[in-house]
Amino acid sequence: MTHSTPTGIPEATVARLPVYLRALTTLAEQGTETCSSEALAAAAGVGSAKLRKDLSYLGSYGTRGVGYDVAYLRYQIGREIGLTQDWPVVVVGIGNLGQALANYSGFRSRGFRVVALLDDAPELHGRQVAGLEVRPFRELSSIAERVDLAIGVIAVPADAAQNVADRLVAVGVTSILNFAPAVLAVPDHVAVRKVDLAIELQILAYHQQRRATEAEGASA
Amino acid sequence: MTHSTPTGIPEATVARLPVYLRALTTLAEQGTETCSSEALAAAAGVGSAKLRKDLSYLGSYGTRGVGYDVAYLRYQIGREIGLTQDWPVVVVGIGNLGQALANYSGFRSRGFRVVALLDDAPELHGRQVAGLEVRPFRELSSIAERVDLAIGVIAVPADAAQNVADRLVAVGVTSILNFAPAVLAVPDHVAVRKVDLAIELQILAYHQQRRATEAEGASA
DNA sequence: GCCAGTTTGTTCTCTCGTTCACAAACTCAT
DNA sequence: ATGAGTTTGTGAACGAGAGAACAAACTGGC
Ligand SMILES: NC(=O)c1ccc[n+]([C@@H]2O[C@H](COP(=O)([O-])OP(=O)(O)OC[C@H]3O[C@@H](n4cnc5c(N)ncnc54)[C@H](O)[C@@H]3O)[C@@H](O)[C@H]2O)c1
Ligand SMILES: NC(=O)c1ccc[n+]([C@@H]2O[C@H](COP(=O)([O-])OP(=O)(O)OC[C@H]3O[C@@H](n4cnc5c(N)ncnc54)[C@H](O)[C@@H]3O)[C@@H](O)[C@H]2O)c1
Repeated sequence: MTHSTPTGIPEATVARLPVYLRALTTLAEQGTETCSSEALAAAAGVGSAKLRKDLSYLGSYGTRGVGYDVAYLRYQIGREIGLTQDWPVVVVGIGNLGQALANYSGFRSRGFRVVALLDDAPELHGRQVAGLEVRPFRELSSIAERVDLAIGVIAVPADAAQNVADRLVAVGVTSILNFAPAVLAVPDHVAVRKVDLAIELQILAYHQQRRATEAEGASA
Repeated sequence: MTHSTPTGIPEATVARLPVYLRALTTLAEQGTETCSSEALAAAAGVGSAKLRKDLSYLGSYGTRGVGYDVAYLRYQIGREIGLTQDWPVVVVGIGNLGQALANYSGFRSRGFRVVALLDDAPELHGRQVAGLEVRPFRELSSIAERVDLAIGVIAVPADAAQNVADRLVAVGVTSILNFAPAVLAVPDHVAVRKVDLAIELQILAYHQQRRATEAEGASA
């Protein structure tokens, strides 16, 4: 110990690293070999000062007077996030959303491998979705014995979400991505992130309304 | 002026109001008429102090020694967010994700009305999805003349996203929800929120990896 | 080798958000 | 009515994140 903290990247920075990664990939595809913090920041939609500070948490991977080597920086960020290994993902709830997710090509291209599609409804069992067979939810535990499930994606109705989460936690899943509009209670060692369409829309509606009443007040 | 700022709710608070709203709805469905900040905070998954401070930006809608009237508070938050009116929504890109979104019941139940489904692909035109006919993207402007489009949802591939955004802005849309993994450039008066599955997964992967290396370091 | 120009990494300051703690305000029993 | 018990609303301390600014470090020309 008493060594510089090897871990300890601020949460806000962690949330931006994937954005930088994507910007770097785009630049690499365009044949760019080197880029300045200014250029990368523009591609990622952030300020250059913020970008440099974010990258400084990972180490000193740039060269003063030159900029960053695109391929090298991309590798370093990928390594920090954990994209050198691939993460087995299980999707629970193969309805409208679950099927769209299963068909999403962005999973595999970014180091995530969908290993199982689970659902309660018997009429879905055995059906092929995106090259995988939909299996009964109760097979979760036997699947968990064979593969070391890293991430569980919940795409079931809100009232079933907590139950599914409990079962995922019980078989050792420690990262959950929840699409159901429900607050999940999980043990401390389990990470949950939620994607909530309704919330995003309501935030937009708030600003929309605020702009409207503001304009009205200005004209009145 | 020199009156208490009528607008000016912190962004972080705005993002939580929909969560409180949903918790209140759940409580109301269970027949609860009144609740304390402690109880509501638990249902919303936040601390009670944070909840009270958030609500204090809206006004004093609680009663000391008693708590909050569920129906009344729900109305007040809904009014603040703008749920008393309904917002016309257009979805662009009716592929895997777009179809799932079109079928999402949470839209209408929360004051959002999908008025048009647009796509470029001729083979989709005229097809019925969730009771609406898919129309060519070029009809956007004529639709915008008939209805006052409030929110545009982008569910097209990443390389088409900026173009779609530009067209939406051109017809007067000032709120955009973007599902494509791309950074959108829009004028200042346009609000953009993004939902990015890949980013969420990568954030989870980071924490997963950190836990793994941490445990390894502890045992070594 | 040295100087001008460029770009990073970091420090400092400021703003925003969270948490604590408590007085003010209410209810209810006596 | 009064006092004991609750619960809200908010001021103040605290922490995290954003942005400006600059010294250190590199490149390339001469
Ligand atoms: N459709 C969307 O665009 C969208 C958008 C945002 C959020 N959501 C949310 O995502 C969730 C799923 O939405 P959807 O439109 O796909 O709904 P859906 O009804 O089409 O699909 C839900 C699926 O979950 C399965 N299921 C139900 N209970 C289960 C259980 N206990 N175990 C395993 N499987 C179970 C059902 O059989 C069904 O196939 C909902 O919570 C919804 O609110 C959907
Ligand atoms: N499928 C998912 O679960 C998922 C999850 C997260 C993000 N996304 C993102 O959402 C977007 C859509 O994903 P998808 O799986 O539905 O893809 P998809 O290919 O199934 O659908 C895209 C649709 O957009 C239409 N389109 C293309 N260019 C257009 C244009 N210029 N104007 C109008 N329509 C156009 C296509 O005709 C197609 O129907 C992608 O950017 C994807 O990365 C998808």
